Amino acid sequence: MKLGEGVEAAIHCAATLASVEGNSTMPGAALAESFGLSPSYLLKHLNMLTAERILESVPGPAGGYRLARPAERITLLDIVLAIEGREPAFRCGEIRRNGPVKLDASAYVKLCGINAAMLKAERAYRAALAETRLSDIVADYQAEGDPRSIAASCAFVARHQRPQKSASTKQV
Amino acid sequence: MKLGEGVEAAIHCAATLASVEGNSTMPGAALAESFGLSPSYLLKHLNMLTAERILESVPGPAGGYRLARPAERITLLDIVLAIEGREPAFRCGEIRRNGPVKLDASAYVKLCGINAAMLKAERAYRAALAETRLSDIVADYQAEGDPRSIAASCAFVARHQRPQKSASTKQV
DNA sequence: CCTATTGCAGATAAAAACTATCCACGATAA
DNA sequence: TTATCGTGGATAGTTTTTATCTGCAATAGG
Repeated sequence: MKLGEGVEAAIHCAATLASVEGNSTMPGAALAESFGLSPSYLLKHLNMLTAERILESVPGPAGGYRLARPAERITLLDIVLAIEGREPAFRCGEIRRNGPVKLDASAYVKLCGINAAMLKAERAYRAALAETRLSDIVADYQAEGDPRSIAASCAFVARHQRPQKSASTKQV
Repeated sequence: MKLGEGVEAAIHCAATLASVEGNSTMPGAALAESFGLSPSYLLKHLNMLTAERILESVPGPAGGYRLARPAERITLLDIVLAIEGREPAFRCGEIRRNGPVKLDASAYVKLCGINAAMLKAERAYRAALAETRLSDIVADYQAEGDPRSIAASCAFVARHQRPQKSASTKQV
């Protein structure tokens, strides 16, 4: 069981974007620089977040990314599912049917008990992720992070965020 | 986030071994046949279970595998950790330190909040897995499984299990 | 003692997933 | 018009997973 590195990048970027003011944006290149990540590859992950309506993107100069909704309404589960996909970690291959004794499909109408137990555990995992909002992450960092780190982050955001003309309201 | 197929195989095999009588064993080849799996590859997984003291192996003819302790004291977490390893799914790369602004290591003594939240979720996952014992899986199957399937399983176990001479008590 | 069966370790390799880079394209602010 | 930015596709290197095979050690039964 393993999560891709993109999850870490995506959460950090989303947390950074939570600090940009109003409807301002921040370029993907700045986010990559902020965490020492490969810009080309990070864009792929930011794209997934955009596709899942977690981020919004603005093209052109002065463009970039911003949160598609307030950080209070974005959970870690939203981000993890956007990056890793919605499939459960345990995918039952129904190997109970593959044995030498072939039974009718009607013998397997009930969900495999092993699958049920694994899915139950994953529901607990996702529930815990859904309990943590992006705003919690940011608030915790602002409250307990090292002052030097916070100052550096604020300076970085102030330097790279770009105000937008159009309204921040999103039409779908 | 993805679990290897070996987890499914390992749990099914462990559940099957829970049905062998006393200190009898069942060969790995029989277990592979029972679920239509590649024998060579399944042995790798059974070996991991043996290394983690979940199974015991007996060499020689009439040898094979058996549970190292009662099914009541084997949880799904034991098996998942044996196959997938003990590392958490989310591995913090500390990318917060990789930005253009280099700070002293003392600025990062506190655990990254994102890491903390992800680890908390994984604890919930593992707690749910630890709640399910192998005996629960077997009991549920015996109670609610299809009668034809249960009969086939029992016949298969009866055909392939092999009684042992030595005592089942294990000395470490 | 001999043989057949079984688990074990290592080498090997095919397949899939993950990570990473590059380029052509459309959008747009200045 | 130009420079900046996001988008999508193509490509490729690396790692992980899955799978197979071979030789070796252990041992039950004759």
